Amino acid sequence: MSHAQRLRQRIEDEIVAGELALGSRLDENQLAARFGVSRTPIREALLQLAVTGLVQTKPRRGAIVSAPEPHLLLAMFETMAEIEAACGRLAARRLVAEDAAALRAALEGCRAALTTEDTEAYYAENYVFHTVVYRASRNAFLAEQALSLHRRLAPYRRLQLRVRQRLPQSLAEHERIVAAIVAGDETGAAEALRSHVIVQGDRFTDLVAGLRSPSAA
Amino acid sequence: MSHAQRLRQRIEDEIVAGELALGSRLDENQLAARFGVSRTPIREALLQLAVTGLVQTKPRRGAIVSAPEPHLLLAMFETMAEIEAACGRLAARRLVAEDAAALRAALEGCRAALTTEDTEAYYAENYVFHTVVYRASRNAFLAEQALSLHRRLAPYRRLQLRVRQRLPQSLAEHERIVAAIVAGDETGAAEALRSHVIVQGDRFTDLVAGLRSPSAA
DNA sequence: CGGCGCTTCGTTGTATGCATGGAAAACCGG
DNA sequence: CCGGTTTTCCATGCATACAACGAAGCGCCG
Repeated sequence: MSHAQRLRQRIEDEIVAGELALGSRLDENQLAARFGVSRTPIREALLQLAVTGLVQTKPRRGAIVSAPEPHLLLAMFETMAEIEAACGRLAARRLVAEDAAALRAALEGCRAALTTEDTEAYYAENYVFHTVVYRASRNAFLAEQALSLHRRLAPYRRLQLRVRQRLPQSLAEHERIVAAIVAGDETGAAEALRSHVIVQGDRFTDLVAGLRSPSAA
Repeated sequence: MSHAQRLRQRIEDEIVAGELALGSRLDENQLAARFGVSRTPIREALLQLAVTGLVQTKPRRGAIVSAPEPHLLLAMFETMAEIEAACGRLAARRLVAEDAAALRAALEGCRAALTTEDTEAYYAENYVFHTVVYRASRNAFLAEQALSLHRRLAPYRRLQLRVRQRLPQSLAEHERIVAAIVAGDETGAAEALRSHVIVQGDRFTDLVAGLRSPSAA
């Protein structure tokens, strides 16, 4: 793989993991020095990330880590809800034994993480669970879209999962989701996933409401 | 706007319009000569298009116009159906007078184009109609996603709309869609849009079935 | 003393040069 | 004559050089 591709993944990971703060500037020279390459692959990586929306570039004014306006964030969560609902509907229609087993395993993983009271662990298992749902849709393109958006929302979800008592509620919702998919209930699965994500979005709004507006606003 | 951004749009337009054949090679030097710039902005444009999926790049082997495998194309149409369904559902829930008027106007545009038997005109009006539905979702992010995917599928839809008797059927479906949205029938709107797009996908499969496999296959 | 324009500096955007890796053609052995 | 190997060539990927635009600091004028 080329340097540019590696850098793209690396920078994306740092943004998703929250190591690069939202709104912070991404100086080409600085990054080039840090990674020991010239500006060219850095530029290419940043341009690619700009297409995905993770970073924002203004002409002649460089790139920053995207910090979307709250109303756009809410729109993103709503879109995530609809996409996950679509995954759930298709999964319920097409479920094969292999995916059913994967779903149950992912659910067990979440349950285990919950009992240890380890938020980070639950966060990881939650990611796995949703990934399994995406794959169970048996639509590679849709799954890819879902995963991409999921990653893009990761920095915000991270904040949001810390809300008190959210974890047990999340697990209960996961259980309903799996039940509906396994039962072949398309509408039920879609609805369960939609509300699951929407709640996350709502919770998120609670959070931002208490924070000061991001730099741009 | 920078050269790279202009070129990105220009090349994207040519692909969407079908001027650049699917699977054809995009030589950096050639494009640079053609547009009178150096390779650098061409490279940046191609890299960005690669992220959107319109072109495909293999390391050290350059870029080609994407020619997805049939099964992936089907997945893309299915995803389009789900996204449009989501737009319809939200539009039905949130419809404001302004959007209702726009929907009716777009419907009339389609009807007018149909009576003239002008396929190209209907194609254009069809694009407008779907765009209006996206906007009526009142979710800027979802609308953006929908539009992006719509454009990406444009080369294939172009083939598919030529199928005999598809146009009157398409119009009838548009009418059902508008009726459901205006009536505030979320499920009905979603279902109408889903089947509308799925049919396009199915029709498309009929077409590819008769064609030889693309180069890669 | 404050506002406005100019200059300077720094950063981005583009061009060009060079190294690397793959593909095709030429060459050699069987 | 055919298959495998080698060699050569060329496009890509990265580095470096240059140009152009924006931002900030400074001085001048009102």
